[in-house]
Parts: sequence; structure tokens; C-alpha cells
Amino acid sequence: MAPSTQPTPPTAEPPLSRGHKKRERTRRGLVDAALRLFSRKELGEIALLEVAEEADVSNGTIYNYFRTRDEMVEAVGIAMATEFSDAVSSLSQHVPSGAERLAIGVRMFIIRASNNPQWASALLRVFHFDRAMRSRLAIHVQTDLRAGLAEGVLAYEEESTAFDLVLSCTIGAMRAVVEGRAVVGHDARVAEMILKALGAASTKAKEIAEAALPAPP
Amino acid sequence: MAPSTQPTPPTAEPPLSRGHKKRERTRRGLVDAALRLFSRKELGEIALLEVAEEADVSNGTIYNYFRTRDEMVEAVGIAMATEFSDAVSSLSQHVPSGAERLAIGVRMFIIRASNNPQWASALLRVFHFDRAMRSRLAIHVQTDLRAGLAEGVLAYEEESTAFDLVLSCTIGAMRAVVEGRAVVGHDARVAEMILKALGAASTKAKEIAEAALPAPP
Amino acid sequence: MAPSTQPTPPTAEPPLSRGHKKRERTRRGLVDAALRLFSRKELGEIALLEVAEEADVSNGTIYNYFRTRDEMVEAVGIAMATEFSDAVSSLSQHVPSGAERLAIGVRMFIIRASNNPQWASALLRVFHFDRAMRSRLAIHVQTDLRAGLAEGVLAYEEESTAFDLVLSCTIGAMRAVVEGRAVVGHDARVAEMILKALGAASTKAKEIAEAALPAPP
Amino acid sequence: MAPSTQPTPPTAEPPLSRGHKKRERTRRGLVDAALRLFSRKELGEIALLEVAEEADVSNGTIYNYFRTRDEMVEAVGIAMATEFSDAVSSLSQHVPSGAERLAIGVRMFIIRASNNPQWASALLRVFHFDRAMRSRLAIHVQTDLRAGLAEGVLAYEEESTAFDLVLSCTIGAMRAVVEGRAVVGHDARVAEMILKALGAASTKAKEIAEAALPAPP
DNA sequence: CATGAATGAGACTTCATTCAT
DNA sequence: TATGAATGAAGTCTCATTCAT
Repeated sequence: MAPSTQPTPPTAEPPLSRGHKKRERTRRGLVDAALRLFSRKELGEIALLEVAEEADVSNGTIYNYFRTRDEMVEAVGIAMATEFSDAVSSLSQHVPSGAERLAIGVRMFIIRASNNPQWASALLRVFHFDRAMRSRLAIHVQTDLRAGLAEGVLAYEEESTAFDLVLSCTIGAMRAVVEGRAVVGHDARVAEMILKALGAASTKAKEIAEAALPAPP
Repeated sequence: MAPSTQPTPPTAEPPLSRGHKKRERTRRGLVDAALRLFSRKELGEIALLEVAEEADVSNGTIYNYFRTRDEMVEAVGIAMATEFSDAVSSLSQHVPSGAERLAIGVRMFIIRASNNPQWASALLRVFHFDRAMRSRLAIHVQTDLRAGLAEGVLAYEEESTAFDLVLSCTIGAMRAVVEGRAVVGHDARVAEMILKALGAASTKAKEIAEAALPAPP
Repeated sequence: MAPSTQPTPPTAEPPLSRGHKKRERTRRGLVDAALRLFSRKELGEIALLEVAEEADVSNGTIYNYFRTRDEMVEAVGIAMATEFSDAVSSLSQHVPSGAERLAIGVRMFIIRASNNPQWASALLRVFHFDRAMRSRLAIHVQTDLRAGLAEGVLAYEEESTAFDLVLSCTIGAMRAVVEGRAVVGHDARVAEMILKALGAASTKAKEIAEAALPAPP
Repeated sequence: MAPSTQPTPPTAEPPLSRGHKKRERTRRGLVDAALRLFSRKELGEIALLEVAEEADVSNGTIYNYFRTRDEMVEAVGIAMATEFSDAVSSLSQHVPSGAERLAIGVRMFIIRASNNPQWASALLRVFHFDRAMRSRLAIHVQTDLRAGLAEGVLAYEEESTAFDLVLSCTIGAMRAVVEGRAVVGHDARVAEMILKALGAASTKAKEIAEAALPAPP
């Protein structure tokens, strides 16, 4: 699975004792197991016992880490959102143009969905009922949108509507990928349409959408 | 046990005895009750007893109409999809231009979401895991897309991608409405962006998107 | 078991349909089963599954009658208190003297404890943490105490203290019976001591305490 | 694993190494913690983890001192009984008359209940199901009762009944105190009633019950 | 057909106990 | 010895489903 490439990236931590390390390992094991199940089943259909089995611990162990089922689900949501957010960040780093960053972001999410449908599947499900995750994205996308506007490439009227459009289309494209409806070049095509929707000129949109992607992180 | 093959009776029907009529009424009562609950809760959280109470019958009665819980859920999905489909049909009837029909369809779904958030909420949920519903829409939208292309107003490269974009954006806009993030004129703005994404010229898109809507059915 | 000689005595009821009768029967079955277990184990040690087995129903059935474990325990407490209260009432009816009624009450509780140790055992346990039950008794005992005072047989200073003494001693005597520490004539002896504690003259106390008991109900 | 690895200290003390002392301290800490919880909750409701937290050790530590939960509960019972017993002893020391010692004992238990409701609360609970504790008291109370009889102050017929009465009434009075139903002078009043129940003359009973108490230990 | 009592599998959760560190 | 993570049995509660009335 994609998650857990970085143990707990956002918050800097005090040096971990051996005990703490183990604790953290188990916790991540649980969250990762839950994420794996997420990609296969609807959240509501997952029993804690399954999560425990998937994580190879006993059922009771879960309660050493989460006070309640909901708390665990929330933790999974947060993990996914964090990972999500990090993925976006690492993509946007070295590209100067906002419109380009936007296109790259959209395309890489779509590409990743086709490389890792499990990840995408879980994300689609979580996305559906986790407002927090959506707001995590807001920051990045808004920055890019504004930059695109300032650059004169984009020309939309209302930011929040534009934001929704970017998200909806990307998510929709990911769903198409997961459901096997995607064709070659899907990512670029979607990016192009999004740019046009945001007011980019037809040729400019195509040019930006079809530019080479930066090397994967 | 041969349940009526036509879930929505308004169309002309084979002769129904009084018994049949009552049977059908009860069945619809159950499905409607479930729909009402659907707009408030996630499917997995709805107990049959709740549905029974909402429909004002006893829990056992449900099993006179559906062999199993899943069968009932399926019936609800079908009912919603049908209603969905009918709604679209009634919109598209008297407008000659494909691009205009598309814009009208998009806008009216968004407007309806804001007039009837319950309906929208249920739809968003069902949409999430009911592929059948999505394919119901395909027919209408595809027709409009092709017409738009033929008219020279639209200019997209790949139909299925265009279709996904229309759906995703409309759904996204409906979600924005349900979650209270919509602004005045949201419907027209979204329609305009969609048209631009599909290759319509900027001014043409704006013009179509802001045209007056046909009288509500 | 002693309980359930009178289906639901205090509240007059609307005519019961056949369904209602069955419902009531099952409910009483559950409460009686719980009472039986109460006489053998500490309340906290009783699992609902045990109650269900003792009542010969499935575990889930309990929840058709009580929303929660606590609610069931409460129902048992109320049942016991009611039965308790009724027992006292039926004893006190035809005796004119307050002091005598008091003595008869005390003695019959002790005697009943020795005839039905299960009942006594359950009562001792419930008594321990059910204030409601104690207050049920208050009414009867207070009436008798005041009458005794008015008759000039008793002479205590503070009613609530007197009340506590009556109850404590009776309960203590019942415990002695249950634990097998009682001797013949225990009931009369305890009654006599209570009367003396309440200020009755020595000879009068003995006379009242040793009078013949009214015929059992 | 008891034996100390350290050589016996040169002083003529009971052979307690520093290790032993610490061990004993921790053990007492656990028992005391349990006692504190006892005064707030029913025994069955207390989890070992709570005890550990209250005693400020980790849960595993408990098992270095008690093989099992029951063993720990037993230790708590014994501790309470011992404390109980000591309390009684220290009261009875310097009073020559049995009836007076009895009255003093009763009164001081009631007074202590009002000074330390936690203690009383725990005692009431333990008393309920710890026969051993009751028999600890038997020795003291019996001695006093017999002395009272020999002095000619008391005149009861059956010792075990008298014993039960003393205990029941005292416990009942303590419960009244804990439940906030006690009035000023409750202790003396109860003692007076007990003496009268045991056959003391009215005036004598009042005189003994209202005598000044010896200075607290 | 409608009713609703009964069922029992299975979910969540707690907690005494074990054991590696 | 102290720690606290891990365990798993057992308890409470929910709910789809069955069935006698």
C-alpha cells in the first residue's frame, strides 16, 4: 500500500524510546490494515475484528490505541488526508506556474489512481464523507488557482466554485480509472478540460496539460 | 411472490384489482420511507425497524414485500434512478440545441438540490455506489453531447471523458449546495464552466448558461 | 418463587388482548428469572445471557422488554419492592393497634425469610442498593409508629431514627435467618427487642411480640 | 520469592531489608488505593487498571503482589477488617462497664461515619458480603454484652440475637449518616435505643448513652 | 396480509491476565 | 521489580429474519 512511507511526517516528535517505537509501529499497522480494508469494502461494513485480523493483532489490541470504533475511523481518515496532502505538496514544489502546478496535480492523482487502484478506491470512499480531507486540499488548490489567475492564464469568476470544479473533476476521473473506464491519455485530457473550464485559452490549456510531468518523488 | 414489475405506477397499467392497488400502495410507502431516511443517514445505518416505523407498518410487513434487506435497498436504488431519469427527460423535451439542453439539465439539478436538499442528499449517497444510476443518465447526456458537437458549439475529444466531466461537476455542485457552500447564480456559473470545458467559446458558454430556464414541469 | 402470585396488582389495566397477555407473561418470566438468580448471586455477577437462559428465552428477547441492562435491573427492583409492599399491606389490614401491626410485620418478614430463603436473599441484596424500595416501606412503618405513639405504647423521640431502627433490625434478623444463625422464636424475640427500643414497657413488649399471628394470606 | 538477598542488619529490628520495606509500601499503596475506590464504587465495578492508576503504578505491577484479582479483593477485605477491629479495641480499653463500652462503641462508629463518610461507605459495602469481618466484631461485642448482663444493666434472652441487633442498628445508623438522613445527636439516640432493646431501664439507658465520650485516640 | 414476539448471529467493548523488555 | 503492550474470553447490545397468531 502507498501509505506509511513516512512514519508520521507533519509533527516533529520527541526522541522515541524502544517502547514508543513499538507502539507507533502497531498503531500504524492498524491504520494501514484499515486502509487496506477500506479499499475493498464500504466503511460501515468493516468489523473491528477484521481490522485486527488484517493487522495481525487480537481484537482487544485495537482498544489500546483507539477508545472507540469511531475514533479509529477518524484516525484512518486523518492518515489518508495527511498522506494525500503530502503527495500534493511534493508535486507542486518546483513548478513556478500556478496553472501548471494545478494541471500536474490533477494528472498525477489520476495517474496514481491507475497505478494504485486500492489507494484510489479508499480515497474515493473516504472523500465521500470526510470534509476534513477536502479542506486539506483546499490550501494547495487555492494557491494554484490564484497564481493562475495572477499569471493571466486562468480567468474564473468565483473561487469556491472553481475549487469545487477542480476537485469534482479529479475525483470523477479517478473514479473512472478505478471503474476501468479510463483511456490512454485520460489524465492530460481531464487536466485540459479543467483548465478550459477555468478560463484558459484552448491552445494554452492543451499545451499545459500535455507538458511532461516532473519526475515522480 | 411476484412483485409488480413496474415500480412507478403513473404510466398506464395492466388491470389492477383493489388488492393489488393496496399492495402497491404499501410497497411504495415502504420505498418512500426508505428514501426519506436515506436523505438523513448513511445506508448502512438504517435499520429495517426504522423503515417500518417511518412507513407506519410493523417490521414483519416488510418481508411481505421484499425477501431480504438487500432486495429492499435495491428497490430503493431503482426508484431513485427512475425518478432521476424522469426528471432529466422532462427537462430535455422542448429544447432544440444539445448544448442548451445540457446546460439546462445541469442547472436544474443544482437548483433542485437547493430546493430539496433531502432529495439531493439521498441522491449523492446513492450515486456513490450505484453504477446503474449513472448509466441511466448516460443516454440523455450522451445525446446532448453529440448534438452539441454536431451543432458546432462543443468541441471535446473523447466522449466518455466529457460525460464524466459533466456528471462529476454537477454532482460536485450539488454537494456544494447541500453543504451550504453555494452562492447565488451557482447553477449558471457551473454550467458555464462545463460548457467551456467541453470546448464552447467563452462568450457562447456564458450566453447559453445564463439563458432563461424553461418553466418548471 | 414467591413473586407473581398477582400478575400486576397495583395498576388497574385495560382488558388485555391475547398478544398482550403473552407479552406480559414473558416479561414476568424474565423478571422472575432475574429474581431467582438474584437470590444466588450478586447482581453485578449476573449476565443477561444467564437471565435469558433461566427464563428460557433467547438473549435478544430481553431487549424486547428492557432497553438496557440497567432498566431490567430497575424493573426487578421495582417488582421486588411492589411485592414487598403488598406483603406488608396484607398483613396490616385487620389489626387495630399500631404497635401490634409493627410487631406482626417484623415477625412475618422474619418468618417468611425462613420459609423462603431465596426470597429473603434476593431482598437483602436489592435492599442494599435500592433506596426506592426502602421508601416504599416507609409509609407503612411510619403509620404504625405514629399509631403506636398515639396509643401510648411506644415512646421514641425521633421518627426517622425509629424507622431506621425497625428496618435495620428486621433486615439484620432476616440476614441471620438466611445465614442459618436463627433460633426458634427468633421472630418474636426480635420484635420484642424492637418494641423495647421504641420505648415500650418490658412486659407490654413481650406480650405484644408473642401474641398469635393472624392467619397467613 | 521472599528471602532478602541482603545480610541481616546488625540492629535488633525485625528483619526488613530496604527492598522489603519498599515492597510493603507498594503493597499498602495498592490496598489503600482499592479502599479509596471502594468508597465510591461497588466492588464489581472496579477495574484493576483503576486501582493501578489510583495507586500510581502500572497495571502489571499489581500482579507482583497479588496472584489474582480475587486475592487482591481479599486483601482489601482483610485490611478493612483489621482496621475495623483496631478501631473497636482502642475504644473499649479504659471503660470498666460493659454497657458503657457498648454504647461508646456504637456511638463512635456512627460519629466516625459522619466524619469520614468514605470510610463508612466502604465499610457498608464490605460488611454486606464479608462474613469474616462480622465475626471479627463478634468477640468485642460479645464481651461487652456479657459484661452488661453481669453488671445487671442489660437483660436480654439470647446472645446471638442481641449481637445481631447491635450490629444491625449500628450499621443502619451508619447508612443513615452516609445517606445524609442523620440528625444531631443521632449517635446517642441510637445507642439509647439499643440499650433499651437489650433490656436496660429507660433512664439508665439514656444516662449511659449520653455520657461524655472518651477522648479520641 | 399484518402483526410483533422471538430468535441468534455478530458487532462493539471491557478487562483480568500474561509476558517481553 | 516495574512497565505497558498484547491477549482473548465474556459481556452488552443490535438487528435481519422467522413464524405463530
